[in-house]
Amino acid sequence: MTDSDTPPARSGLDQRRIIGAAVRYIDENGLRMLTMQRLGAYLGVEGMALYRYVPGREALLDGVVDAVVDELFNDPDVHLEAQGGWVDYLQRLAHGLRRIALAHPEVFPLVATRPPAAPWVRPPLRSLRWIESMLEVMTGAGFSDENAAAVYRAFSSFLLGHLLLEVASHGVEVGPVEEPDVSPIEDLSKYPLLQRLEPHLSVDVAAQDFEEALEALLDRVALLLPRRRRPPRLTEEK
Amino acid sequence: MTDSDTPPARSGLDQRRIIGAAVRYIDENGLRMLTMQRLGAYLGVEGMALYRYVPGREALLDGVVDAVVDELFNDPDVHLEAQGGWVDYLQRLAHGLRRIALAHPEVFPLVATRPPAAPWVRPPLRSLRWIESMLEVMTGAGFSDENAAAVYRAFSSFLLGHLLLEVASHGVEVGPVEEPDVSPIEDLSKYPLLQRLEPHLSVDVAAQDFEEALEALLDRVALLLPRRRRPPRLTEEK
DNA sequence: CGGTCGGCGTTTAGGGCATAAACCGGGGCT
DNA sequence: AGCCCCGGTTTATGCCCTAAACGCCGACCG
Repeated sequence: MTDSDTPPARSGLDQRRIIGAAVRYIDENGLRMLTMQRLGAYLGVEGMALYRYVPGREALLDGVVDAVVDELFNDPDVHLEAQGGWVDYLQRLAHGLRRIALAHPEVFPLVATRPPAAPWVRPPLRSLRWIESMLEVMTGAGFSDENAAAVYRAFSSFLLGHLLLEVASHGVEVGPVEEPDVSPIEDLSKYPLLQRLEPHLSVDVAAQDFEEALEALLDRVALLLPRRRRPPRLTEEK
Repeated sequence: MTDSDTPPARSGLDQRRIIGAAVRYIDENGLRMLTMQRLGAYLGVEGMALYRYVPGREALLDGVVDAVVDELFNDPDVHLEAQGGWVDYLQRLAHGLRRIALAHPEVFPLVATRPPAAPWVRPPLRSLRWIESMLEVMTGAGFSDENAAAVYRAFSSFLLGHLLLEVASHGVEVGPVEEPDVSPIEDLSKYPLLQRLEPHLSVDVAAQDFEEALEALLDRVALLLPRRRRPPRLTEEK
């Protein structure tokens, strides 16, 4: 009676909980600090315990990537239904993914480097659910199969490039727990232009750049659509 | 007299040789197989010997990235002088980098994930020589400092995204020595569009896609130039 | 010409990591 | 009550990075 229905379990371990903890741990301590034993300790458990729920470290990382990537599907701002048309859809998708990338800067590089789920898809991004959803909207909007695929390629490479670089810049300095690490700063005297343009280069205009490039890409995509019912103008002619 | 002036030393080890061997080793066996001892053996030496020339594994990887990236400067097709104008320059740069990425698919992801040399440059790419050279050409061509920096950002994120994905697709299958590895292929029945568009998605049109996106980017860049002396038309109006 | 010395690769050693395999305590089912 | 299996722990193996001590050999000095 002291504990009536306590589901008890020794520690309530669970694949979901493990992967969630891994994401949190990476966010807090960086990818390089994630180790099976440390993650175990983080969960109040003995490291080897994780192997009962996860086939191994690689699989764990795959799980982490999928988990982060799937946050999009639970994002209230991003309903993957194409209610507002494909332009709106792609914008929500892009912004949602950017939000995720910035929320998990340490995790995001994993998305880019992990071998893909379906290798035959080029470019091979993770999360087939995304791809499927996007293809659905695009073909539904009147794009030919071929063009839908082209849009997928352009869109994913655009997102990957932008977000990877944006995350890389942020990750280096906003790290909450940072080691003295490497790079004692190279001698810049040999690079006069780098010095002169330093103010322009170090300004954080990532957000604007992202918007502009996104608009340009969407304009370009719009040209693929059969002439009828092409959305009016994406970029304001200000 | 048998060997007159051969100074050879024990094994002629050397930082340059080591890094070169590391690049070759990664190209042949994949990044995950590179280990200090194995690289040592590859050089006919005992692994620990490398530490006399390289501060450690991390530094070695940095060296690898720099070495690969610097190949561009020795590429006869890519003279980083702006003889043909900035458009030609950027095209040569892009194609040169693409050639390198495809030549070292296993190395290239390192470029994207390694902490940058000058963290304050956003986005922080490696190889300050590149950045300097590019800024020189762009400002020399009449771009304002601000726009030159913007071009650098757009260009590097474009290249990173495209090449990373292109390399990822190739890397998975052209591996000369491939392990059975992971991904027993997920169940695709839940993704009908993925199945239907499979032929379009798996066609390797990376080269065309790259050219088209590059042209579009260059067109966009051209708009940043002050009105006078804007290059005629980049995309043929076929 | 012999001795010493310093550069270069090797051995030894230790700490961390992933992971297989054996282990074991206790709650639930029979 | 007894068994068993669930879930976490211990133990063990092998690889990896790296610090530190070691030893060989040619060069240079007296």
